[in-house]
Amino acid sequence: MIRLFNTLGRHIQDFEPMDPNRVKLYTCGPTVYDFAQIGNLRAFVFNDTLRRTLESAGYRVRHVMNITDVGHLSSDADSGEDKLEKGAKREGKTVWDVADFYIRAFEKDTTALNILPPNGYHGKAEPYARATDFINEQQDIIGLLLDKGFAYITEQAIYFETAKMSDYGKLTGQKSSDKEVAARPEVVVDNNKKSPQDFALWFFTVGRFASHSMHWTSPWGEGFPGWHLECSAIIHSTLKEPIDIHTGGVDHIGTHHTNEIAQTEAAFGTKLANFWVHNEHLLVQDEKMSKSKGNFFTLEDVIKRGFEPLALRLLFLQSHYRKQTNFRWESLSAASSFLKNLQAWADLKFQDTLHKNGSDVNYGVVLEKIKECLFDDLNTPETLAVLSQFIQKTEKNRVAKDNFQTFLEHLDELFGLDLSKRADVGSEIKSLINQRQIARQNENWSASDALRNSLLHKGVEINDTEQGQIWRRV
RNA sequence: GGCGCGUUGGCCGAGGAGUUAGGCACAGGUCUGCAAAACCUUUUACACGAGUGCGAAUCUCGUACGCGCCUCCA
Repeated sequence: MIRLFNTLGRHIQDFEPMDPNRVKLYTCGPTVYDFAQIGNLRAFVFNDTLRRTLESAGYRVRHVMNITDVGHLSSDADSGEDKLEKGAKREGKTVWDVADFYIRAFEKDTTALNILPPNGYHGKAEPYARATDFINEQQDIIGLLLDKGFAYITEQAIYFETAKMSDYGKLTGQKSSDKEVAARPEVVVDNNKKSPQDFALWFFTVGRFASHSMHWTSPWGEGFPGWHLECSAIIHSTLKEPIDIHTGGVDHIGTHHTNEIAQTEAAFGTKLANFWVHNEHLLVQDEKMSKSKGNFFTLEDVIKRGFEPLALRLLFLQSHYRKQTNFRWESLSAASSFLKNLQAWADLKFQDTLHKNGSDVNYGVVLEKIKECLFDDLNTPETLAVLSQFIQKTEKNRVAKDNFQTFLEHLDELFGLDLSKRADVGSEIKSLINQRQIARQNENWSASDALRNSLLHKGVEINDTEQGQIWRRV
């Protein structure tokens, strides 16, 4: 039984999908106006772990993720541009080019981190659902909401009337009357709104949005969709509400997800999602890492500093998804060493000398333990502790090759660390290793040391053990 | 103002009333032709104050500090 912390109700609950074999999973994807920063990537590693955990429990997971390629306003109060417009201006491209470019960049980053692509919907060029490919569906929802009296039209926009939903805001637990109006200074107030919490479903290309370059015709006038509608529309036309699990960052709880719930439940009269699972943020110097603060690092920065992308993945797995984590290069470096040690352990599969007494090791028990930890609200740090303890305990009596490789494959299914996919050293290295073995047998220490040095220069460290030489890449 | 999450050793981080987290780093030792690896050992912990318990890092209350959200965000 998988247990997950459900933001709706704020406690850990047993997870059971509506269909006992299938899970409908939806993830709020990125806004593609810039490179993903590693805090964003932490969110997607968390989603990936959730997906892998569900699959390991035997569920067939249908996973859909959107891409926001329109309509989120920037924080520049005077410019009135959205983030894509801003990115386009900065780079001298069209908004469409900007979106394309950063979608490709996002795919590259997530591939490098072994994040499985969503499998529940495939757009024209990527496995994500672009908001701009669902304009009609978004308009359909607006039509429904107008018909049912949940929306009203002003000169600037069509708004959702939050007062019409008796349980509006149930995800936050905060009373509407307690909310601070325009908590951020850059929030633009439209005096034609009935309530400050009413949110836009459709903006007309008038006033500050007159020159907005992404716009579509609609029965109510030329314009573009509001900030929250895309997810409701995409879920409706792909997975169909109600879904089992909806994920996203904690920053979405109060506004984006609250409004998604309101729209969907008002338009279709159906619950949107049974479970809401939110990840906490990555911090830098005790502040949230974010694009708008400019205090962020990208995967490119990580690679430039000489780290493997998977070291970052391992770092994320070492902390719990619901806890803020302070990013430090020092801790990435620690994770990188940890990964290298795991890789060296995995590389033992190419080295017969240590494989003896294999039948003593019960990989199944370890895997079950690891799964138990994952099923307990994705306790990835605990899984790694279990694995580390296991490795230490079995150091002296490693196992028969075939079982070992299968075990590594199972670990990769859960962790995505590519431990089962490692290549053997080349014939040149092997030859040097053999020569050194002969030199040692002949007690020719100077030749032996020279060969060890030579191998080290080629990136292979040799250690002498009771069972003979073992190598590891450095 | 409201809502939410935190404060664990040199760094990162689990756990969560009595018994080892784990990773990385550091020191000493064993082993070794020399190294290294491995193994063993040791040292630095649970923000502060009060309360409830036989017993509290773990529960309760309070205080301090930090982070996030309240129409940009993962």
